[in-house]
Amino acid sequence: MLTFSEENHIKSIFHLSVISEEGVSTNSIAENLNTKASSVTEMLKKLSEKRLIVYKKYHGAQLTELGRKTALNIIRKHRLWEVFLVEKLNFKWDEVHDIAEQLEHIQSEKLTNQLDKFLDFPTQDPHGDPIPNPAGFIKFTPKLKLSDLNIGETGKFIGVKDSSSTFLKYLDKRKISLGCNIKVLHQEDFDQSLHIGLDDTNLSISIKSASNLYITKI
Amino acid sequence: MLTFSEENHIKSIFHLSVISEEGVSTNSIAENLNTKASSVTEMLKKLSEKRLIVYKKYHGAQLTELGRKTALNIIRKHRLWEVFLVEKLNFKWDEVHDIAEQLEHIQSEKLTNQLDKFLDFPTQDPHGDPIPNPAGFIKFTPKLKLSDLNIGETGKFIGVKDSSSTFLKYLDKRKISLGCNIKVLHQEDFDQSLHIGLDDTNLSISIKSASNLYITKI
DNA sequence: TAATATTTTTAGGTATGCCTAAAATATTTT
DNA sequence: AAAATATTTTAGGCATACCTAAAAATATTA
Repeated sequence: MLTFSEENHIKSIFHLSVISEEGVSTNSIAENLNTKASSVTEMLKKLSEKRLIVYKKYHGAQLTELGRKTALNIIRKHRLWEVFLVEKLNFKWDEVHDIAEQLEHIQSEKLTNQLDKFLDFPTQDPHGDPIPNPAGFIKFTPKLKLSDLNIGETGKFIGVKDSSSTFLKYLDKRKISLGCNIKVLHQEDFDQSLHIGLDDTNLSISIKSASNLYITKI
Repeated sequence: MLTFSEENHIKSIFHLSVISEEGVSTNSIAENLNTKASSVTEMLKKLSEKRLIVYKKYHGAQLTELGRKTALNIIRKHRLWEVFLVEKLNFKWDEVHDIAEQLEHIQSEKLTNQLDKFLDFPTQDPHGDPIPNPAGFIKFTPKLKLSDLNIGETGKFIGVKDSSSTFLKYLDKRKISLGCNIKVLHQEDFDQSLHIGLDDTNLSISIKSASNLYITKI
């Protein structure tokens, strides 16, 4: 049985591991969890004793197989609850994160599996991230960008890569809002810009913008 | 924002208040929460400072109006989650308590209210206990016990007094399930045990069990 | 009511999980 | 490679929430 804090550290190490295969640095975990490096050091020692990570002083942490399974179980719960909140309780996809952060710590294997069944075994959460199976297997599907779609295909806008305020304002002005469906109508030859269909309007966006929009195929 | 421990103490005081109108004793809270009297004393001081209870040294605790509202909100969440677990996730009514104990601490008013709506505004949990409304109003219907019935009378089984898993399993085995009708056929003189009619079967239960079953007269 | 028993509080200790500041180690720059 | 910089760990503190044991207050009973 792990504490909330232990679970959060494991989850953080997992997410930070995806980027670099090297040991995850103390500072990066601290920043990720809004805590201090010294607190993280203490925790790394404890997690190491519990065989959840391999930790060498001054050289960061790496999950063991047990740690990885633990992380994936927490992530599985987090994402299943997000699906529940959006699909059953009518939450918007941008409202669910904080609640799922709480729900992911509920301990009951049966609950998780019954929830999975109730939701009809979803494979993705509302942000397009894959949901691990009960055994801790996860299918990493590289996130699709709008620019990856073929002409005629439709995607649901689930996130942005670069979230600079300039870009978000650009989206706002064009009424491209999270969750909306975007159909790729045509691509200009000379600059690769895309003509897209959005609800009842059509508009044109640059290839640069299109590769900044994460989508799931519909 | 209260800690889990603070919430558990408030809830405990609420439940113990139903029995006696007097201040709830330190020892009874300790016993109820499986902790020690000295720990409870500390907590009572803190809850008193937070204006959730009125506490006089050596004379127990009483909830303030704020404390009562707080308790009822926790109980509302607990009971709504129990309904969810039984009705949507196919849990048995004797399996839900421990999970609901965890879920009752999740903080999100919107979540609670959306869950309420999703469940179609249930008025009772799977044990027959009333579910408080969002404003903290609860409809206490005085609970008759099966042992209160006279010979020949029939009652509808609406809940249990002692909801230990042992007792709930006992009921399950005897096919005594929530909502069923029970007729009191005869009472033995030597041990007060009751012969009861249940659907198409007859069986005998001890007076102790009978006074553990809440019913409404039919 | 005085003696006894019970309950409650206080005093002092432990583990967790956070913090700041200083020391130790690693990395980068010159 | 030595100096400067950045990162990480250690040392020592603080709050929460638990504990045991002793002291204080209340309740019971002879």
